[in-house]
Amino acid sequence: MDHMNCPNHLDGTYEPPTLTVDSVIFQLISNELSVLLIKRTTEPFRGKWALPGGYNAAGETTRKAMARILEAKCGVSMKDILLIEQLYTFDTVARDPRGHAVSVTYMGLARDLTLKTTATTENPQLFSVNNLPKLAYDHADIVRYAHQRLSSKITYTNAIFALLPEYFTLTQLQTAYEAILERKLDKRNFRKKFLSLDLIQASDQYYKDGAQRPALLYRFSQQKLHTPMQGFG
Amino acid sequence: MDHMNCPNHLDGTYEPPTLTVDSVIFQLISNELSVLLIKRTTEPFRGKWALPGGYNAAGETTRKAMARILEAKCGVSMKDILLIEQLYTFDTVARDPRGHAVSVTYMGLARDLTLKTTATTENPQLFSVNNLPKLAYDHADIVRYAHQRLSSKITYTNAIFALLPEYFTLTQLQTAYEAILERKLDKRNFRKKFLSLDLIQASDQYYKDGAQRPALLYRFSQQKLHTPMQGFG
DNA sequence: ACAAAAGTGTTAAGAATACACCCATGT
DNA sequence: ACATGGGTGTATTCTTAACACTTTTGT
Repeated sequence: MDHMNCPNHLDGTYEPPTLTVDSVIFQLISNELSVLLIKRTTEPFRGKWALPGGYNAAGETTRKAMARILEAKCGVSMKDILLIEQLYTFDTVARDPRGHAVSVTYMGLARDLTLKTTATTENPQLFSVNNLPKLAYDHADIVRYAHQRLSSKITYTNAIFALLPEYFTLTQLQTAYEAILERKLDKRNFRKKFLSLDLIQASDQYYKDGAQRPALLYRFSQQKLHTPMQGFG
Repeated sequence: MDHMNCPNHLDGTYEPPTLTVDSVIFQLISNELSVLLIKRTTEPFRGKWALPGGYNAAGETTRKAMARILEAKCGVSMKDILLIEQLYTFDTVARDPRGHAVSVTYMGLARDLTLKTTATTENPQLFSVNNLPKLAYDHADIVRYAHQRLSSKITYTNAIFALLPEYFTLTQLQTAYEAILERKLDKRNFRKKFLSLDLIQASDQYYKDGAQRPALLYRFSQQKLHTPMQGFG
């Protein structure tokens, strides 16, 4: 944080690396954890799928850059992203063939994105994490990292609220956990444990879906991040 | 990650913010968790204590910048920092009065630093986290964040090995946990639990210290990060 | 009547907690 | 002999894990 010891430019000029922001936006689609990707229309990696990302200029916070980029490239509004968390900053020199680009990455959780494809947007699309195309840059690493973070986050917080509709059944909740943790959970133990945490409350509404008993709908009492859990799974 | 949608400079020029690296280096000193600080000799915050930090130029990874800065400002070699972990990237526009500076922060754990004060170094000194001076910038926030991260890290990994001498007694180990977690632990339960984790092994050496029974010395079987724990405390 | 998902309790094993005395040494 | 920290075991509570049948609905 001092002008002395500037590494490369002893004449006093200082050239920072490019700063970029990349976002891993998750949403559940038919019981699969899915991630928002765009198809690149320019070099490098033209035609490859990539995380929505872009430059961060001086004077702009990384979160504001993220909002701007998601709006511009995917037509996604931050209002539809219910939980945002900074993940990690990737900084290897060779990750962008054009030159040193340091990327601050974020994870965002959404329940129902509406994607636009216009002149400025770049074919945004949601892919199941179990069926991703080859990704540009080191974005496959970033998605893996985000998935791990999400897995542990939902075991000690109520973060999953941001992926579920406001009203949901206990089976939906359990299925969401199973999709993210990638393993089956015991129905009775899951319900007993989750209800004991006092994070959700029953409504008086039922969800009807075909030839079966209707399911009671619940909702999270707090629509923001809480960490009152000891662990799940 | 694309030259389109560059936010501020529609003429095509792109000006990234300054990129800096700040390090929170922890060490235990007489049973207190301590952090490495330097006294600033230039504006802004001249005369204030601050985390060792500095510029990161294009072409240099943040870890290499960290190594360079610690060497230059504190005479600290990375070989003496046994565990390094990226913490968070602080990016608010106003955190540096000179202009927008985005700081990638790291936590480093050391067992026995030797600090040099020379022409280029800046009065490096270790302060107990419970007795910090007023810090420059948002560095007090960064230290708090690092302390929290360390607290949770030692509850599910063997990270504490990096703060202890190679051979240590169980009391030293427990005291280190207590210093970091800031609460007392039960001696018998602590020993039972920790020994059951198979992270440490007894040596055949004893530590003698005055008028009391000598204590058996242990060491960590692995001197690198492992995460086989369910939780501590 | 049947298919399909909702809903519900008990038992056993394991983990966490609370707690008090003897041991080895130096002075 | 005494002061100092080292070392040890058991009983209780809580948490986790395993496991199968009845209920409600639509066709």
